Amino acid sequence: MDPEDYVERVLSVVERVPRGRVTTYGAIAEHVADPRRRGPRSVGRVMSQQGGGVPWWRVVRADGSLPPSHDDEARAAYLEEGTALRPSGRVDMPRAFWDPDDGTPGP
DNA sequence: ATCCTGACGCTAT
DNA sequence: AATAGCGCCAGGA
Repeated sequence: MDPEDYVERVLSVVERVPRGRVTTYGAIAEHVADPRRRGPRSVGRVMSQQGGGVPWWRVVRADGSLPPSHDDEARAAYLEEGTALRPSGRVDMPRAFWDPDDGTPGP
């Protein structure tokens, strides 16, 4: 599989995340399930370098922590689209988490 | 090949 | 809640 395809798959998953919901690096990694590039860190790298064209704020860490280096913009986006937040400022994962596999049923 | 780095994840303090 | 340690994998020097 070409590296380019991997990037496109990751980005396409992010684009499917519904408004007001979020998913995680780990969930994307599992959904893509590339035999060569495994792990959430690879997804994180893709987002850092080419996540500018997709709703990157809908991708958070597993515990609901906001995406680093852009947490202010992310928070503004959450308020704007009504994403469930906790008093702590993190995303309310039980309510806002969106699993890529639930939204994209396979063959 | 080796070393360092990092938009991760999990467990233990 | 915040920090630290370890495992993990890919990239760049």
